[in-house]
Amino acid sequence: MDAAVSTPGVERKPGARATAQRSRILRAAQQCFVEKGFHAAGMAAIAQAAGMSPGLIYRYFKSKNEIILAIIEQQLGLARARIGELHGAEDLAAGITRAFQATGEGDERGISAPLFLEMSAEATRDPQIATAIREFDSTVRADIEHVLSRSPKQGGYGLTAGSAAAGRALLLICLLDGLKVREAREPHLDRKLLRAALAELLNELLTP
Amino acid sequence: MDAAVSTPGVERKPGARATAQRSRILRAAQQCFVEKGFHAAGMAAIAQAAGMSPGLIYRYFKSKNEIILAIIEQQLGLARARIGELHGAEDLAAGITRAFQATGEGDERGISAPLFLEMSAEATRDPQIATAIREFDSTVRADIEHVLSRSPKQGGYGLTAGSAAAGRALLLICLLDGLKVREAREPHLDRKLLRAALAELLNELLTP
Amino acid sequence: MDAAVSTPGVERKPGARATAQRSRILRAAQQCFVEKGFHAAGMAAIAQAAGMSPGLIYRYFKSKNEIILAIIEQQLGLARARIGELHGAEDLAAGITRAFQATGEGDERGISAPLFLEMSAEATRDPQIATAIREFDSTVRADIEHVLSRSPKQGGYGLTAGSAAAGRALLLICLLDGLKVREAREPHLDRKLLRAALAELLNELLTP
Amino acid sequence: MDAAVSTPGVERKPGARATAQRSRILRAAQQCFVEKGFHAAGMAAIAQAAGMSPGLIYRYFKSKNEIILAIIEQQLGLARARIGELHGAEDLAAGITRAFQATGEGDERGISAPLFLEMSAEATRDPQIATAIREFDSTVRADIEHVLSRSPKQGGYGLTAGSAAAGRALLLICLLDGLKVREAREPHLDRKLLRAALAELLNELLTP
DNA sequence: CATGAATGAGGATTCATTCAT
DNA sequence: GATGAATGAATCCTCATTCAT
Repeated sequence: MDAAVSTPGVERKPGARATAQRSRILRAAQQCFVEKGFHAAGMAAIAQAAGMSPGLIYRYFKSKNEIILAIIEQQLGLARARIGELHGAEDLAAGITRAFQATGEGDERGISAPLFLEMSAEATRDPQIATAIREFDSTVRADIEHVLSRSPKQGGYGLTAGSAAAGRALLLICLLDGLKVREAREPHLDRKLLRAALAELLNELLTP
Repeated sequence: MDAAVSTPGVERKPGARATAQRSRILRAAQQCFVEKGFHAAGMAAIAQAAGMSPGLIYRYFKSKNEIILAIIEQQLGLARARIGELHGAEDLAAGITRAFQATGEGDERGISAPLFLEMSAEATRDPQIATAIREFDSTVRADIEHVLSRSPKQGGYGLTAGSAAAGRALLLICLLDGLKVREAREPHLDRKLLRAALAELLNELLTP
Repeated sequence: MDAAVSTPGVERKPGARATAQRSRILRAAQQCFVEKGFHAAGMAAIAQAAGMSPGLIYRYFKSKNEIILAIIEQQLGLARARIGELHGAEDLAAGITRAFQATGEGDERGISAPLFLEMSAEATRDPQIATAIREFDSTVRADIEHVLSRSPKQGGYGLTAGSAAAGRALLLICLLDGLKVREAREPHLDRKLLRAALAELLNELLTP
Repeated sequence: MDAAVSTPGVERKPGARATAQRSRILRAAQQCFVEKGFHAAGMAAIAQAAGMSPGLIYRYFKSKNEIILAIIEQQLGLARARIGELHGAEDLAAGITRAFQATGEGDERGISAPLFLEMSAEATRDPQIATAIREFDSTVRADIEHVLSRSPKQGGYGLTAGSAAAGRALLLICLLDGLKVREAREPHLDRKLLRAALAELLNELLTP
């Protein structure tokens, strides 16, 4: 595939190949996890999807669990980026609606709905995952609260710093989570309806 | 069989024991599924939790998958009941907040947050589960729309039958889903904050 | 079913019921063994076919293996009877051809071809079965030799007592065995062809 | 995969090891099947006999049933070869007698008598096995008929193409089957007796 | 670096047998 | 006598992981 075997002459940074391999594995793993779930996806399938041998995966990841962790971190990163984008958007309802179901197979711009569910379920049991997700949640909540309470001049929404901003941030997050759930459960949801309803609601949520 | 000879006259309902055993198994399975997930929970563990031998489970359920299906149906039934209760409630925000995290281990009044996530994730792959959930979703949505669009005199909220009711029903469901996700991910969420925010939001969502 | 529960008044011989039950079980077991083989047939299936509970079978047979033994003895008895009939037959070829595939399901006049094969295979491993079959084989062989060597006036075929009778008895038995094998493997064999060929061959085998 | 990079030039034939492993497994399986029968032989036992772990077997065979099928095909191949040898033999009786019981454990020149019985019994239930055996039977029968009806100059026996050849081919096959049955049931049969009787009979069967 | 053969514990499921009722 | 619920060992098979090449 890529990674032209050795290419003597061009001295790539040490670890560049390792990084490439890791991401190849992660891409394959994500695909398998989406299709089968964390547990039902086998290392052999991941290896095949990555175009390499099972043994080689263990050069880059200590265990399947480590891959799962990495996938989760990746997904959380994606989510963070996505939420960051929303901050600057002029039309929040359109942005959120677009986020809904924007993730077809292979589209890796947003968090995958099945993975979102698996991650959240797994967080219930695995302390390491729980920690990662908890940290994500609290920073995201703080971020949103911050934006909501910032003055409009600074790109915020001017809500009182107290409970108004905190409560609405919480509701916003629930809304986003709920949309991910819907994405998994009703992939053919009427998006126009959703968008209109969202616009109306956000109008309320984002004004004092 | 021909052994209807015994106790003629007293019609014992068939399967009294069977029903008890089935529910014993389901209780054990639910506990294991919550603790480990559908796939990681072993039949041996379920059997032990149910206080019986692995083989016996198969007298009452044809396969592990059938148990999973039964648990899901049960959870959906619980969810339906819970949502039904909300209809008549005077204080919706309080009701929903109470619904949040009311489910400790062993509390079977509401749907379990981890199971909610597992079910939703599994629906992505298993067509049988997908069907069950899809049917649940559409009836619940229709129900809520109906209530929202009914006139206040009939216990409704008098929203226009058109997109207003439909859109808000959708948002309400997303909100409820989102709360389940939060319940799994942030079990120690500030409930007072949640309740206040919910009250404010519902006020908007439920008035024309 | 039959066995009218108790019928006080008619005093049947002690053990009469037991005998009836045993034969009911054996009939059911034979059917199951023919359909599934000794190992694949389960006690539950046999019990159901016999119209009784699995537990009850153990009142009449100590183990599944004992049932297998009993079935084998029964089949050997059938075979003995069948061969006895042939002795007196005027047209041996017709008789043998009729024996071929005379055993539809439920027809219990002749040995069942699948059971014949299973028995023979099992004799290879189980010493008890081996003994039963070996004894059967040697008496049948002696019988046939005896008939072949008896003078025609006494209903025999007048072969010399020595190797002629012994050798031809052996060949006859092989032929009969081979026909059972064919019955299992080619149930739709052309019987007219078989009969003609047999007639021709027997003509040779049974004359000095 | 893309790792055709290594050793370009030397074309090692693909699956040299795989072939060896497969035959190691088949050898072990055959031994176990002969000793215990298809169903009573466990994969663990086969694995141990093959000197490998149970899991490894599944790299080479998809299921136990596939192994059984392979063994059966192998046995049918052996039988075909054995019958082919007989065609050219000058002394058919000696050849057939030699075929009788030539198969000790480990001797793989001829079909194993216990397997012959198991196969035939199993053909009664498993359609796949039935098909394989049926095809074998019909080609072998046609072959034998062909030889019998060919003119002596061409190495045949000059029987009329009609029923004489067909009928005698059928009898020959029954005889061979019957000998396999005898081999299983009376392994210590007097071979001299058998040979003499066979010679006499074949003399009749193979002349017009 | 890369392979893929090999391991073996653990998965779901079946089934002969027992025993309280 | 008769039931059928209950057991638990044994079955086939899978899969994360390791390691000789």
